[in-house]
Amino acid sequence: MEDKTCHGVEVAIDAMAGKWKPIILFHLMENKVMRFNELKRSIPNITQKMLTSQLRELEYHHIVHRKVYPQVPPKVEYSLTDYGQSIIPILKSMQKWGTSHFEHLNKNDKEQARE
Amino acid sequence: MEDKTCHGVEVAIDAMAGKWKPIILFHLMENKVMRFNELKRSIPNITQKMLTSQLRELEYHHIVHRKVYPQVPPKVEYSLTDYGQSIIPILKSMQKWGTSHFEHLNKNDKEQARE
DNA sequence: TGCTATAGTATCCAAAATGATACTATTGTA
DNA sequence: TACAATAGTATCATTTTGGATACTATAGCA
Repeated sequence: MEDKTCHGVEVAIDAMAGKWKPIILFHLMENKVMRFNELKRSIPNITQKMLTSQLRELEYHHIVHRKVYPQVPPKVEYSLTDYGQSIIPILKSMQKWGTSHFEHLNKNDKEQARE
Repeated sequence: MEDKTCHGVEVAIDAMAGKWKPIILFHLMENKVMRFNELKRSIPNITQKMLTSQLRELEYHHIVHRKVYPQVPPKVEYSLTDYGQSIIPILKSMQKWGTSHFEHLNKNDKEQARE
C-alpha cells in the first residue's frame, strides 16, 4: 500500500513518448482540426515521415481521429477524438511547467554568469 | 495570438523525456527520500548506468537533490528538490491518464476479440 | 583472509528513434 | 504542355538511447 505502483506512468510514456507526439497533440488541442500540411507547417523541423508515423501511432491509441476526404489532391483532417481530449491535462501541465522551467533555467544561467 | 506556441511543451519534453525519468520521479514523489539501491530495487529492469545517468540529468535541471554521506560503504540519498515538487502535477496527470488508458486499451482488445 | 555491501565508472555493443531524400498519383491551372 | 499542390511511401543513413559486462574502493564481518 505504501509504494503506489508506477504502472500508469509507464503506460502514459508508452502512448505519448517521443520527441514529437506531445507537440502534435498540443497543436491539435489548440486548433481543434488540422490538415496534414497545416500540422507540418506548424511544426517546423518535423519530417513528413515522422509526422505520418506519429499520427498513426496516436490513431492506434484512439487519441487522434483521421478523416479522409475522397478527393484529389488529397485532403485529410486530423483532430483529437472525444477520448483523446482526456489527455489534455497532461499537455497543459507540461506546457505550464515547461514554460516556467525555461525561465528557471535562464535565471540560473544568468546567476552563474555573474559569479 | 490564435496559435499558442508549444515551446513550454518542448522544454518539458527535454527535461523529462526518456523511458526512465518519469518513473524515477514518480518513485521519489511517493517515497520522498530514497537511497540509490532502494531506487534501483523499485525499478526492476533499470541498469545501474541508466539510473545514474538519469539522476544526473535530473540533478542538472534542479529537479532532484543528491545528498552524499561521507562514509563507507557509500550512502547517497535522492529526493525531489523544493523546486522539483513543481513537476508533480505532470506526474499525477500522467499516472491518472495512463491508468485509465490501460483499461481503455484492454476493453478495446476484448471487443476486438469478440468479433 | 576472504566475502559482502554500496554507489558508482568505463567500455563496448545493440536497438530504437529520427532524418534525408527520392518517389507516387491525380487534378487544376498557367 | 509543364508545373504546383496534397498526403502520403520507400529506402537508406545517422543519431540517440539504452543495455551488458566488467571494474573500482573501503569498511565491517565471519
